[in-house]
Amino acid sequence: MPENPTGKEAAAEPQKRPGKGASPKRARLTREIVLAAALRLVDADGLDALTMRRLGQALERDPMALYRYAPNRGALLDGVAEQVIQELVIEPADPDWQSQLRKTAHAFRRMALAHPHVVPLLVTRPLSTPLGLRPPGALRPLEQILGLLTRAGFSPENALHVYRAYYGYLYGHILNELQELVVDAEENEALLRLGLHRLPAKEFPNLRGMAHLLADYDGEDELDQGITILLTGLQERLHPKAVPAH
Amino acid sequence: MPENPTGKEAAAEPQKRPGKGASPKRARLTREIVLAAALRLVDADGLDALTMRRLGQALERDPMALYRYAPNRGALLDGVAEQVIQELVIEPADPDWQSQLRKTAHAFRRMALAHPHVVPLLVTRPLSTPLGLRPPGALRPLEQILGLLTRAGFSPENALHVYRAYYGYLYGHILNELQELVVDAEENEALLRLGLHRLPAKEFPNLRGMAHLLADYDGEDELDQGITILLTGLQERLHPKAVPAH
DNA sequence: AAGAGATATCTACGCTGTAGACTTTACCCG
DNA sequence: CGGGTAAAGTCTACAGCGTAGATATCTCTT
Repeated sequence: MPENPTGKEAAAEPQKRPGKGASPKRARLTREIVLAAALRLVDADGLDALTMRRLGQALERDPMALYRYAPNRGALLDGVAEQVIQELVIEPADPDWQSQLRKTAHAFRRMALAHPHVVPLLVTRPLSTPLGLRPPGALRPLEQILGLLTRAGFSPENALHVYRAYYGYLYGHILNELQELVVDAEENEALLRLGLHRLPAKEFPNLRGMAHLLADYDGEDELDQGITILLTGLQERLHPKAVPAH
Repeated sequence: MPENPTGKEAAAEPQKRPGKGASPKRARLTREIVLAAALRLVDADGLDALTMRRLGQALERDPMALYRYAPNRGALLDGVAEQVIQELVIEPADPDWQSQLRKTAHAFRRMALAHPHVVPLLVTRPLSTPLGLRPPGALRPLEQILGLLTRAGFSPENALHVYRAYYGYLYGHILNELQELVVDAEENEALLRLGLHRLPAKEFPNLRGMAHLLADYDGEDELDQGITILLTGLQERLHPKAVPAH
């Protein structure tokens, strides 16, 4: 029988014994340490790489140890998402709300590009948690944008509408950009040409000719212009300029 | 799974003509049949319910039989997404592009609400497939909107920009709406009140008072107003009215 | 030093996707 | 009709997953 119930021989490694805090290796786990390792795993190898066993391995702990810091894998995913959201800094006291929204949009974009594998989590996980039950970290951006807008003179109700239109576009843009994101621009254009050429000409007259346009996508510029469009529309809506009816 | 050790009774049909579909019980599978069953499964019980074994069971087939119709589970998910996308009908010949975009937005929303569990797929799966390699069904909306816009006088380049802003907002809105979607409005408000009250007052002065505003969310109206904002911005951008400020 | 409570581990179960070998079915052609 | 063949469907098996429950071990307080 290969089993060795009481055996210490499995611990024949040099020093498995965490002696009195003298061991730098096996510091006590904390939720922060666990989440940080989880994020590292996701950033490196994608969402599917975040398994209890792999995370345990990364932390040199039994997988079951993780359940002290999160009730289940889903909660771990939520924790990762929350952690990334908290990277986003908003200045709710900025008197120029339009410029602050623009800055925040770019900050959001940078954050998303820094953690592309987390974005699906950001847009997907909250679906299973009612807004009222989300952790403070996940609600802070909402709060701060509401603060920014009400401080700028919006009624709470309108602030909410603006927030929704704004965040809606932001989410959508970043999803779009990630879909077009590609490592090698040149290879991408070749791929696009080939791929689009395969489409039936009758049914896809427009797309087929646009490989070069699709290939050079500038996410930052696209976002900035989108925000401009949105802000223009908002401005017009909230302080309507008399426009000659047609 | 019904045990049928000796039974040939499943094949006791008098005749099985695959060409006519005369056999109701064990007609030949097709990719369409498989995908339809997969969609049914997802709609009923969510994405995680779509496993090879369960789908096999729903079709009264060995799970491995499915691999004749999709190379792996991921492809099955893509197929489900594509199938839902194809429900969306766009009229690229509509001369009034703004109204057509508005109609399409609402059609998109209805489609998403009809298959809420598929939405995460819609926004997430394409991330792993370069645009050039996507199946025609997934590219058709892009093509048709480009057609609509160029027919309306936009340059291909601008059409692409408009498409991106439009679809970006559309995706974002629907994600937002699904996050606020809830079965029981009254219970939701109670939950919101309780949930928001738990937040520290110093840090969340705005959110805490907005339970009632958050509770009555009208997705259709919100979308319509968002589209209006967007169209206003687009109009202004593309045919700038000389607006003498001051 | 001893007890207590937090922390980590071990074992096991039912589920998953899917590779590879196999059997059954449907259809074509002489 | 008979036989051959390719497609369709099945069977078995494996490695990996999340996690329940019992157990062991560490750490701190008294």
